[in-house]
Amino acid sequence: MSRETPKIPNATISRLVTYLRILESLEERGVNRTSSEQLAEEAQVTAFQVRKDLAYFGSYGTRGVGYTVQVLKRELRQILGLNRKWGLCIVGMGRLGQALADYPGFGETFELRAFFDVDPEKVGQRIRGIEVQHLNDLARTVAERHIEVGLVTVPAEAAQTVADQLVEAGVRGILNFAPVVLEVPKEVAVEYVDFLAGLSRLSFFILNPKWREEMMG
Amino acid sequence: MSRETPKIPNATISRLVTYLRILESLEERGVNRTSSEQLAEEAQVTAFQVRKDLAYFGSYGTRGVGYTVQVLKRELRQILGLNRKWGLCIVGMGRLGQALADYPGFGETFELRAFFDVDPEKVGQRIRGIEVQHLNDLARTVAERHIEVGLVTVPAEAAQTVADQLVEAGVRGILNFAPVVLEVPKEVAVEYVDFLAGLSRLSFFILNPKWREEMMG
DNA sequence: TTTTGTGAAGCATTTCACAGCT
DNA sequence: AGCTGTGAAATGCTTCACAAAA
Repeated sequence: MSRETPKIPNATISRLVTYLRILESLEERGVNRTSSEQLAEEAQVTAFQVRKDLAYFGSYGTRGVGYTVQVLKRELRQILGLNRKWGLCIVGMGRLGQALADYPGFGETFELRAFFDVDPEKVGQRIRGIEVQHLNDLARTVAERHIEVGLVTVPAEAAQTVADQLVEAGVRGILNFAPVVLEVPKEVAVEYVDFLAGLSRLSFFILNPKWREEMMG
Repeated sequence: MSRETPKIPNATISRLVTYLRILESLEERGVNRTSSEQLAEEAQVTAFQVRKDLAYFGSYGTRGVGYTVQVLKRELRQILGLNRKWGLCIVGMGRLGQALADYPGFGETFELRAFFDVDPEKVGQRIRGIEVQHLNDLARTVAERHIEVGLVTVPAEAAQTVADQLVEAGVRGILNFAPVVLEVPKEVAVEYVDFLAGLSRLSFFILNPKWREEMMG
C-alpha cells in the first residue's frame, strides 16, 4: 500500500491469492520465515514472478533474509481486502448448504450471518446459532446484517431468481454452486463452483501435447 | 484439432471453459445459434477475443451467420478433453461428500465411480447404487474402475494423507475441498475449492480503485 | 450485408540481470 | 554473502482492420 498503484495485472491478483493460501499453510506448520524461492516453488511460478508481484504493492521482505510469514500474510490480506470480515449468507439449506454451514475454511475473513430457504420444515431451525429465515426476508436481512456475499445452493431452476434477489438486496459477490450460468450486472462478481470450474486446471494438462496423446483415446 | 497447434495462451483455455459453460446454458434455454458478439457479452470479453481464442484450434462458425450452439459446444468439449467420461471418486462421505454425490452438475463428462470413508458406519452403505468402500481399498478400486479424478472432502488433518494415496493410485487431478495446501507432484492438477478460490474474483473488484474507497473502512 | 477468421500492430506481462540493503 | 526490489529487454497476449465466405 501507500504507493502510486500503476496498473496491476489480473494474473497478479490470482497469484496473490495463491501466495496467501501458501502462507497460511506455512503458518499452520509453524514456519515463520520464507523466501521468494520457496513461495515460487509451491505456487509453481518463478521467484522473479513472486518478487515482481509483490513489488507492485510495496516491499515486504528483508534483503539477504527473506519474508516473515506472518508479516507477508498480513500484508497480502490487506492488499486483497481480506483484512476485514465479509458477511456471508447461504441461500438453500439442503445438504450442500448445511455442509457449507459447517465448513471450517471460512477463517478470519468470512462470517456466516444468515441462512435462507423456502421449505417450512427448515425455516425456523437453528444452525450454528442462526435461525433459518424464509427467502422473503432476504432483502431486509441482507441490509441489516451487512451481508456482502451470497452462496447459492438452491436447485438449478431456482438459481436465477435467487441471484436476482441477492443483487437487488445489494450483495457484491455470488458464489454459485448451482450448475447454471447466472445473469447479473457486471459490477457483481460471480464465481462458479461447478465441475467445469474445478477442472479447468486439469484442462491445462490435457492440452499439453505430451499428455494429450496418452489420455485421449 | 487437426492443426499445427501454435502455442495456446493459458488464458485462452480458461476462457474456453467459460464459453462452454455459456453454450450449455444457451442449449438448455433452447437457443441453437449464437455469435462471437453474444458469447463475448456473456463472458465479459471482446468479440475479437472470442474469435481469436477459437481460431487457435480451428474454425467452427459460418461467416455471415455465426455459430451453431451444439456444434461449438461439441468442438469445445473435444478441445478441452471433455468428450469422454472422466471417472471420479469421492473420499470422505460426510455431509459435503454426500451432497456432492447428489450434485446434478456432473453432466455428460463426469461419472462417479467410487466412494471412500474410514467410518465403519458408512463403509458398506450404498449411495446412488455404489457401495462405500474403506479407504484401504482405494488403490485397487482406482485402478479397476479407471478413476482419474479424486474429490477430497475429508477433514483438513487427513487431506494430505488422502492426497498421497490418490497420487500413488494414479489419479490425474484432485479437487480439494479441505482448507489446506496439498503437496503433490507437479504433473497432478490440484484445484482448490475453498473460500479464497471462490472469492479471488471478488478481489478484482476490491482492487479496482473506484470500489476500494467505498468498501474498505 | 453480415459475421467469421487472421496477420500485423500495439500493449501488457514476464523474465532477466544486477543494484541495493541487511 | 545472501536475497530482495526494480528498470529494461524479451516475450506473449490482445486488439484491430480487413479479407474471405455465406
